[in-house]
Amino acid sequence: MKEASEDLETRFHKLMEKLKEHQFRFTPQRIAVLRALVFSDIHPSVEDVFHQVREQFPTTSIATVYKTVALLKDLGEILELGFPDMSNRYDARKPYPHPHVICLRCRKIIDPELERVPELEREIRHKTGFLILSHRVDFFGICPECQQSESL
Amino acid sequence: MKEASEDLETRFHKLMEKLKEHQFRFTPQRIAVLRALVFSDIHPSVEDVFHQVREQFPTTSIATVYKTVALLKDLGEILELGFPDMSNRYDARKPYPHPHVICLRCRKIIDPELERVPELEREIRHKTGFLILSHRVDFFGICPECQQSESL
DNA sequence: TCTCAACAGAAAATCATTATCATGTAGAAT
DNA sequence: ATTCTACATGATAATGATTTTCTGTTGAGA
Ligand SMILES: [Mn+2]
Ligand SMILES: [Mn+2]
Ligand SMILES: [Zn+2]
Ligand SMILES: [Zn+2]
Repeated sequence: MKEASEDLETRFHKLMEKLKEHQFRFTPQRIAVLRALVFSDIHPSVEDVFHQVREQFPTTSIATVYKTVALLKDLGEILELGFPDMSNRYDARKPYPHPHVICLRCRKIIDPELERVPELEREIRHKTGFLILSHRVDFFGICPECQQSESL
Repeated sequence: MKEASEDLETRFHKLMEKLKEHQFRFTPQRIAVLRALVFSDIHPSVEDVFHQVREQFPTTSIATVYKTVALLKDLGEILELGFPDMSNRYDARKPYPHPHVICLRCRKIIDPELERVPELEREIRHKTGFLILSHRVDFFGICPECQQSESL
């Protein structure tokens, strides 16, 4: 896992490139939002990013964070995970659909390695005739850490 | 598929039973909401149910529909499908987690027959150590009907 | 340095959902 | 059938995450 943080730098620069391509400006706040999004490993909420950015730029408005996230959504460079009972969470590292595992206790969200989703998609296509464009595969439960602390 | 509508009657009466067990009252509005929920085949929104119920009881408030849906949620007799960009949809026929296929054009939601989800869950358990309690498996795309009308 | 469209920040608007509360009524007791 | 009352309805207000609006500011090209 030595290369993980290098990958994050790469990803960050990919996003900067994308902004340049589309002639969006590089403001300090925008760059800080990108950094916070890419370098967070918790699938952060807008609020999470907001707090992170505020440490460096205390006058930042939460609207600015929302706007940058919307921008990335338009560019297809961020995956939005909406929930009925909590605020949206974001994955700017992997903007394409992929499965998630969510701890109901500590709200941690992780990316599991799963090979079976494409098969599932093929099965759906075959059985329903739908043209499938994206998906959302989430499992909810209790993470190993929370299972420990629960059994006290 | 002859028995499908009979199953719906059965399901409806199951819900009525459940209300009786828990000593909730049988009001005309509440019964109409149950009917609308069970007999709709589109995974209706609260608004959908509201309009349906209004045809029979024009003074019904949308708050009443929300409250009955909340009641069924508490009883574990309805499945809530939340979306970030549209209002919640409900399945009162199958209150347990199951996969869905959603048309992005006409917003139709169907229940596909899939066998692979339990395997997926086992894979998750094994790879992450999570205790899995529920899931959400949605595929988004274009239904066969909308594919037809799109290619004009 | 100058210019100006794009941006940041503050505040208001939106919208689905939930909460509040006065009035009405289901259903049990009389 | 009548009465009683706890629960339900319906109208309205509150909520909270997100979006929009507006005004002053600024990134970046000329
Ligand atoms: Mn992810
Ligand atoms: Mn369903
Ligand atoms: Zn946990
Ligand atoms: Zn369709």
